[in-house]
Amino acid sequence: MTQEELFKKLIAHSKEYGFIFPSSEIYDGLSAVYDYGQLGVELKNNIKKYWWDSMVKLHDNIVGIDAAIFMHPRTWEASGHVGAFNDPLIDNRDSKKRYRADVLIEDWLAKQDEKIAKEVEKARKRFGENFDEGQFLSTNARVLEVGGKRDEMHRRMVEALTANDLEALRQVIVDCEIVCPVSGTRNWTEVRQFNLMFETKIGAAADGASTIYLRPETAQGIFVNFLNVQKTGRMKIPFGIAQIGKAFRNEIVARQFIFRMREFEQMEMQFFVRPGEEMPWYEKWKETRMSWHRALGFGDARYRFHDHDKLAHYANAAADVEFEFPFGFKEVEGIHSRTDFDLGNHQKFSGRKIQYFDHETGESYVPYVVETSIGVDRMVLQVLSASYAEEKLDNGEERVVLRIPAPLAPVKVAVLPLVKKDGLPEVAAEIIESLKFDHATQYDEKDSIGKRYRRQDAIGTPFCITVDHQSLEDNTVTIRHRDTMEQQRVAITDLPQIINNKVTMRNLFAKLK
RNA sequence: GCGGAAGUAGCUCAGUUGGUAGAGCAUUAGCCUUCCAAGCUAAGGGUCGCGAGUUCGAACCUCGUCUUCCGCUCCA
Repeated sequence: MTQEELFKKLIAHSKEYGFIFPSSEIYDGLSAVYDYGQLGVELKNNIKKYWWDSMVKLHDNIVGIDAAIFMHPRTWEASGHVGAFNDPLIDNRDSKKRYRADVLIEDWLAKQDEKIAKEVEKARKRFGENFDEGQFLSTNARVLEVGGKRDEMHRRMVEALTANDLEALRQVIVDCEIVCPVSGTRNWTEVRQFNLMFETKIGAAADGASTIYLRPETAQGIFVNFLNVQKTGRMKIPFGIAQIGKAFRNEIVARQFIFRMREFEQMEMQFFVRPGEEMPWYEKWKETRMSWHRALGFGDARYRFHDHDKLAHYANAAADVEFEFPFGFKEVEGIHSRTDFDLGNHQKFSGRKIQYFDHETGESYVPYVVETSIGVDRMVLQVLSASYAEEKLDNGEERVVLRIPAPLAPVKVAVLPLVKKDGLPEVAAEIIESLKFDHATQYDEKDSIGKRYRRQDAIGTPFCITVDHQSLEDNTVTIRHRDTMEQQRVAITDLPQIINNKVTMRNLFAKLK
């Protein structure tokens, strides 16, 4: 089976068993929006709990908040999203290809640099050891011409981008005589802005309603509450603020199932440190976060770091944790050293002093921030794609099994009477009663026992408890393990403890570094 | 947004030259009572993605539209 086939099966399986549905399906769906079903929501909640507890419960210097999705519009000016989240796009009419205008120009600039470098190389060969590069660059006519134009175009591009002047930006493309790499023509459309932030209105239109945005990231809710939390929580640097919440991005193309959605959920922790101490913390959090992923037991080889060369406007270091999905290694989490960019800008834009007085050093400063930001939906997809397996059994039959780590499984225990008579269902019902306040349970008496095991395998239930005739005599039942399909006989009274030991989150926390 | 492919029951799919829609699995009820699914009986479930058009008649032909997948493009 190819990875592509596997991915398709996973999508079908997710729908068939109630994990993930296309949104508004009865109206033909809504592009790149999905709903979580009865099992999907359990899985997702368990993932969130694993993250939340590993951050907030296990660290006495990390606390959580839940900020609103709506934020003051100025927030997004301070964060840089109003400027940087707008991509200027241009289409070539012949090839029908779309490009980012500034990227086209950047490419052209790079080509000019290459030209100059080639001239230098040629001259070096000609003059040999006597070659003076500095003099050559400042006197050679060809180099001066190319370089001069390059610098002028670069200046105009920066000007146009800063002023948000789309027409000027297009003129730069025209003047550079940039051709489409595909069609080779210069038949360009206008430059258009594509805003990745969703807009809506607050207040009645008649009263001068103002435009507000659905947050494109949850981080800003933490930054604007920095002082509130630090002061009311008596937090001392270094400390962190964690948050789980929805964010929204109007992506040009959003695809690959729930990997890239327009509405998605983030789990973010912003860790505030002394200026200058951010790099050790950045390294520490990279390690901590990687161990969190690897504790799930999907195999260390399926994870890797991708260190960013090109940094976002706020960062001085950034890395992704990538997981090997059926469609390749892709980002599931980002660890960014955000410097004092965010707090500093909020200080500037709000006019409020956002600083921390450090009693140890006696200094007041804007803290630096190390961010860990993980996509909940990508985690769901990671768990599903790593867990899905089709196995050939000894008897020649096949089974589909989701090997979801027990603490994350949507259903922990299924209780099954071997037959639905002779008082076995009644015993099963009692067992459910003893477990259901602590664990997600299911009861099933329909069809043969083997079939019921398969159904539980398909949704990833780690344990099946089977009540048989012996149970009536000695108050024991069998526990059947999903992964090995082996069974063991235990006393009914021991069940709560046995199950609890097997499904507790502690089993994951124990593997964390 | 472009190009290609696709959309028929919960799932996987069939459906002939245009003649009022089928299978397997799944579901529900009953029978059977059996520790690794697919025994027996019965039932429910589809305005064939949506909307127009052509036609006496459209799942099938034409146009539009929506959605999904693949490739490009894009991606804090």
